[in-house]
Amino acid sequence: MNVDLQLEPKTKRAAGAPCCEPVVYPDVDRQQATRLADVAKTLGDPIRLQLVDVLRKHAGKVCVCELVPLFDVSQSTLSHHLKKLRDAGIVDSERQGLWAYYYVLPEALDDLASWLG
Amino acid sequence: MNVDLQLEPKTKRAAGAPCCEPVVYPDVDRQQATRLADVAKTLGDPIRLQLVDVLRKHAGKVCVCELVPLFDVSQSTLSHHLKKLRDAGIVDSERQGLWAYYYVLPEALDDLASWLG
DNA sequence: CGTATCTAGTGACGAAAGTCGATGCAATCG
DNA sequence: CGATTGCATCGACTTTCGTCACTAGATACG
Repeated sequence: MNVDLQLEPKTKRAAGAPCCEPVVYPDVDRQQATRLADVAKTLGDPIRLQLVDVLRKHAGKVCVCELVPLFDVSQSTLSHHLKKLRDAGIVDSERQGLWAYYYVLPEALDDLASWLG
Repeated sequence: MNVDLQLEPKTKRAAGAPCCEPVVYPDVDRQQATRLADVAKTLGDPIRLQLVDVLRKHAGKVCVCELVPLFDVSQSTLSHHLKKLRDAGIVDSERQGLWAYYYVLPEALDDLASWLG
């Protein structure tokens, strides 16, 4: 985790006092920040967060038809949320006949978790 | 962290096979999920995530005038992001004369971090 | 084969978010 | 006092998001 953003030495006006004493810099670069923010953003919806919670706590793979009645949204909306989680690499799915089973990808949240400390 | 969502025993149609064997339930209730999702959502923007990163790694309080040149957005946009972080309870600010100093609230991210495990 | 079931995708729509320029407001300096 | 500086807020705009009803595909059943 190292720096990317530039740190322009500030042009302090002659008139006033110096603006700030310490010089600061970010510790994650833009790419990392974008990746972490992407995961965070995907978790930034209560339904999706609860979906991940359910899937994580339940060790195995869970059928969509089990998930739908847990939330007060339509089936298509839930499918949409599951797709977002898939696109973010947080969960994956598997079809078995007529049903689809979802599960959390093991290390998907590790980076964000370790950044949060 | 305990349950809130109801778990309707599914009405399995007589014709097909039983949909899913295990019965699942969420482990965080809606309120908690909403709170956690709110923090996650606020971190779900690369600029805000980097802002928090800067403020966390820098132990003390950082002046806005130090933060602005680190990002490729206007001052008003950055101020907007800082307000979002304030509203989410992640950072707070302090005015000293003409300048504003921002800092991360110590335990703001703890809940999300521990949920992420 | 026809029908029923489960899930994903589409299109539409209102709500919210991110961005900027302009403006307002305090505090500071001359 | 008047001018300047640092930051917040406002208004407008575009893009993204969450939601639903509807439809399409695939699979299973009879």
